[in-house]
Amino acid sequence: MPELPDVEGFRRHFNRSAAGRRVERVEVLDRAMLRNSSPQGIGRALRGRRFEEATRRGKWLVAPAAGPILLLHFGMTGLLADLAPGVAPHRHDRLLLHLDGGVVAYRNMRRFGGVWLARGRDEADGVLGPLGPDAGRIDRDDFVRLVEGRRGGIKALLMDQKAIAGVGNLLSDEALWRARINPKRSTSTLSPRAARRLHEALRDTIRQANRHGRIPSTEGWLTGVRDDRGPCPRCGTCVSKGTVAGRTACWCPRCQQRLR
DNA sequence: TCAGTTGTTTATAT
DNA sequence: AATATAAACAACTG
Repeated sequence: MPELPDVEGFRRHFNRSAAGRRVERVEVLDRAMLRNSSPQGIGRALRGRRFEEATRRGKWLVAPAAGPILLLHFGMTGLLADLAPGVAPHRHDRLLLHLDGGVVAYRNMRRFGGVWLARGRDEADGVLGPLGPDAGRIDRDDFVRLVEGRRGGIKALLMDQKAIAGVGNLLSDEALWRARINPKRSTSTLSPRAARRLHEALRDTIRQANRHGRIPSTEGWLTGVRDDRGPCPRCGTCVSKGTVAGRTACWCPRCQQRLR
């Protein structure tokens, strides 16, 4: 599930449930999800601290706690959930943040992603690595320059976190569909005009998806038809599927012809 | 039983 | 150096 809009939803969730709250206890239910700390270490670092507003960088949730910074990556199946008082943790809850006002669970069925702890800003940047500019905020000219400076496939570029942070399989398909660009197209065949169109499509897609806190599968979105190869919401042609950049891509064979 | 899955890293090849 | 591909990670679904 988690691409940029999903993590944006988690950020809002975190800020509603955890920002401004004091950490009473950190309960580690699956220590394998702790990527650079121990249950004792993370407890010592966070206990007694108050979470500030969390931010998002690409698909990462960055939650500072007046010193240490909690970094969450959700892999393919992660999410945040509130745990009502007295309710047993979900089977896939990996970490519980007991706060003065509730319990927030980091839930992750498939156990990709994980939980990192940074002692400060520099260490956090080290964990996040060389992420590109956030896909929701990248400037149009920067985007066009990025496309021009590459030789590979456009879908691969969109999903390259070092180039642009936050775009995954679904979001890249959605933006390419809106811009009427075939996912197999090479960046070298895209005109600056096409690159600008793609930038606009990406921004609009992200903006709308962010409002839902996820990529919606409602009317007018590819997500609603991709699983069963349904009709293109624009022209009614059955959408195609195939492997592009190592992922199962979905596109409309009529709206997104190879050469345009 | 087997293929497939919203993400990332690593190894290997081009 | 970039880029491409496949596999691995893990757990579940159809």
